[in-house]
Amino acid sequence: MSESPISDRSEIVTRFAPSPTGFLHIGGARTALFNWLYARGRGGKMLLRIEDTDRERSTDEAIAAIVDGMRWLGLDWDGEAISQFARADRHREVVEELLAAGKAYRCYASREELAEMREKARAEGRAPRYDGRWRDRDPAEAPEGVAPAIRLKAPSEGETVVDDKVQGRVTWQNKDLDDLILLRSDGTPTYMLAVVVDDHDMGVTHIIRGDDHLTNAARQTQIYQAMGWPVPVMAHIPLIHGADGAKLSKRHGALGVEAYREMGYLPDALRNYLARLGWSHGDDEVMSTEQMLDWFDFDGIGKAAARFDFAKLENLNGLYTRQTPDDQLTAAFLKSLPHLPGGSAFLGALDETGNARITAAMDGLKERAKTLVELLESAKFLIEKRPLDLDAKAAKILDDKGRQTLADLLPALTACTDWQVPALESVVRDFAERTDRKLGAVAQPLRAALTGRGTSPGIFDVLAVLGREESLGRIADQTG
RNA sequence: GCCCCCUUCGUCUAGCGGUCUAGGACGCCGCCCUCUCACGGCGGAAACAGGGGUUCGAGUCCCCUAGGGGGCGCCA
Repeated sequence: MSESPISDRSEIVTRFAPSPTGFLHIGGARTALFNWLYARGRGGKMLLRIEDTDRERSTDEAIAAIVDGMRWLGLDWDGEAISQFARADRHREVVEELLAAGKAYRCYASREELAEMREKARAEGRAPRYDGRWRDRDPAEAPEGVAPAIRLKAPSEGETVVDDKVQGRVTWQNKDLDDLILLRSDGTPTYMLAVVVDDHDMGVTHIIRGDDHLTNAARQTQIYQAMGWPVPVMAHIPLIHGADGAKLSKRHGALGVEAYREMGYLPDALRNYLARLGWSHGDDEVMSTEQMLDWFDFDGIGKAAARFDFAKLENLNGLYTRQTPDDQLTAAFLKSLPHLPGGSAFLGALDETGNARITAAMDGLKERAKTLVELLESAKFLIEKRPLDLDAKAAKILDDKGRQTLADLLPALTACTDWQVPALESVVRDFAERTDRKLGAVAQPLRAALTGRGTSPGIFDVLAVLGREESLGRIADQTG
């Protein structure tokens, strides 16, 4: 284990350390993103550590979900993911050192005693905490047959300071912090100990995590100091809240990133949104990955919690959708189908013709879609089989008058030999003019017949994409 | 209860003592464009939590209050 002081290391090392008890939720994804941006933007390393010491709740499925989520978001890490549980021996080794140095001690207090202490402290208006009764007691007084927990002998006077890159200089009075447990009475390391030892051993130089860990930072600092290890740079970023300002819960957006995938968001758009949530670079809203890497710094991180706003995410996603070149978007769309509701059925119905139509129609489709789900919805007419089902709006447009218009138009379209947008457009416009109709009075029934909907891409594009045979057939279906 | 943190338009935010009659983005409302829906263009309503200081001058610094958040486990 290298113990070079942080100041000697030129390379920045960050880490993302999720506990595998569920999916990668959106807050975790942002934490991972910030770590990634900071490290990658500075040519440093980003590590992944799985905090799986809670054997009851940790699952392999959760690890897979976290890894999938990160990959989908385009966040990579260096080396293999590290299991915290697997490092328990090393954690115990450190506790031995602490014990030998008189920086830790065995505590034989029972759970009942601890509960009493907490109650008493609370009644006296103090923080509920351990009273240190075994701190200086002679080990000879240890009760028979009781396995002790090992506690850190933390300083009881003075203060502990965390010089946080986001929160600023935060100070605690040591009297308000009790002697935390390092090793449970069953010999397993606690989270507080494991995190410090792992971050140190992994050479982590910058800890970027949610500000729910701010208090932990103080206690962990005490462990670093007891070991004489350099304390990494800390940056505690504000949490993400739901639209109502309360902590993110399932009914808000505390969904796994795979849920956002299923809602049809593009990873690049989500990344941009997440980066911009709680962090800013002047007035810049839309930024490329390169720009984010270049610009990201602690300076731009706000101190207040940010609310998750789906409307803004959706807007940004629409922007990215429109911005993506047709071929790339088509590829992304096809790839995402298995993850979209109804996407598998669509995929199953796809044939060569359908594929070609999607590619041809993408330019008009993407202009109107804010998500891939909307894109899927609006692409359905391309592969539907005749005769089409009409939605309510289309049915209303295709009343007697509408169908008559189509019947009148059909010969002119049938006579069109050049089935391309310019020619089709002039045929339809000429027809409208000749029959003294407004273009809309022709276009709408046409749209309804061709797509079964009241809305679609430009009608001339639809005609061209569908092709002569299919278009004339769909029109004929409605003129019966 | 105790400790810590936070507070600019509805939301994300710019602002790092004077250039702020507070800027941008999303959303919202009008108008324009228009074959539908979008896109786009133009315009509009909309905020410095409250109170004390400091200062020639405060959204920017300090204190208090209120409100919000986080933490107080032999969980992570």
